[in-house]
Amino acid sequence: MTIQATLDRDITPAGEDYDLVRKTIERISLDYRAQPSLEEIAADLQVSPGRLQKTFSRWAGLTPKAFLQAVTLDHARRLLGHERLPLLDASYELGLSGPGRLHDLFVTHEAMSPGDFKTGGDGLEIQYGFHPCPFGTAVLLATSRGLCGLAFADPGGEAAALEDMARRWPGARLVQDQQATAGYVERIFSPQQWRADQPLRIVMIGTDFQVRVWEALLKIPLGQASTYHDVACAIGKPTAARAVGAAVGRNPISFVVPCHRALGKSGALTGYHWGITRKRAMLGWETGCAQSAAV
DNA sequence: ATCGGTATCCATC
DNA sequence: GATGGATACCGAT
Repeated sequence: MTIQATLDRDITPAGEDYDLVRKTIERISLDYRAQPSLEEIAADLQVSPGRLQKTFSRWAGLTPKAFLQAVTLDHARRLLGHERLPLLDASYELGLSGPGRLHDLFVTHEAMSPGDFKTGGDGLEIQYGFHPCPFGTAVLLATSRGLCGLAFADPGGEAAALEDMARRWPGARLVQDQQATAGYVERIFSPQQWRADQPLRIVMIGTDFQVRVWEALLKIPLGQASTYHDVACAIGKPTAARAVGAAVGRNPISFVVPCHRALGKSGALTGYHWGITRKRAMLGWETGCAQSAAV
C-alpha cells in the first residue's frame, strides 16, 4: 500500500478538528508578524470564528489570540528565564524528565551506542506509521523496546521524511504497522494523557556525546527553554555550545526529546530540522499546556 | 533590532 | 588532521 493511501485511509478521532488546529497553528506561526485576527484566520479556513476559537482552545489550551502572543520572539526570550535551576538540579540525575511535574510528558529511556546497536540490534525490526498531529503528519518509528524515532512531514513529504529517518538505521528492517504506532501519537500529543506512573518508553540510539545532550534536553521542563550554551554547561562542557547544536540537530525523536526547547542565547530560534515554523508552533503549543496545567 | 564577519571549540569522518 | 556546524560575540547600520 502506498503512503498516500495509508494517509487517506487513516482515521483518527476528531480528525477534522486536528486538521483545523494544525492549519491554525501553521497560519499563526507563519504569519505572526502580521498579527492576523481571529476573523481573518477563520475566514481563510472557512469556519466560523466561534468554532475556530472553541476548537483551537480545546486542543491548544489557549485561544488563538494568546497563541499569537506565545509565538513571538519576545516570548521565546521569556522562556529562557528559569532554565538554570532544573538543568543543574541533582534530583534529575535519574535521567527522567523529573519527579513532581505531573503535567510533563514523562519519559524513561535507554541508550544504545551505534556499536551496541549493530551487534545487539542486528536485523532489528522497526515498525513505523504515519499519523496526523497538530504539527503536521507525524512519522513514528518504534521497536519492541520503545519509541525510537519521531519525524514530521508536510503534506506530500511523507515519503521523504520516512526516508530521512530510515537512513539512520540502514541495517534495520522497516515494517509499516499503523496500529503499533497509533497508541504513541495519541499519548504524545494529548497532554491529558500524560502520566508519571506510565512512562513513555523511548530508545535513544546515538554516540555517547549525543545521548548526553539528548538527556539534558529531557530535563528542560515543559513551557521553558534553554540555550545551546546552557546545555553545554549542563553536560560539563561549557565551551561546546556549537557541538551541542550539532548533536541537538541529530535528535531522532523530535518533540519527545524536546530539541525545540533549545534556543540561541539571544532567544532566537536558530534552527530546526523540520522547519523553524514548527519549532515556533511547538513552543506556543507548550505554553498553552503549561498555562492550563497551572490552573 | 538586524546583519555580517570572525573567533573558536568540539565531535565526526 | 581536516571539516564544518540548529554558536557566541562584536561592531556597523
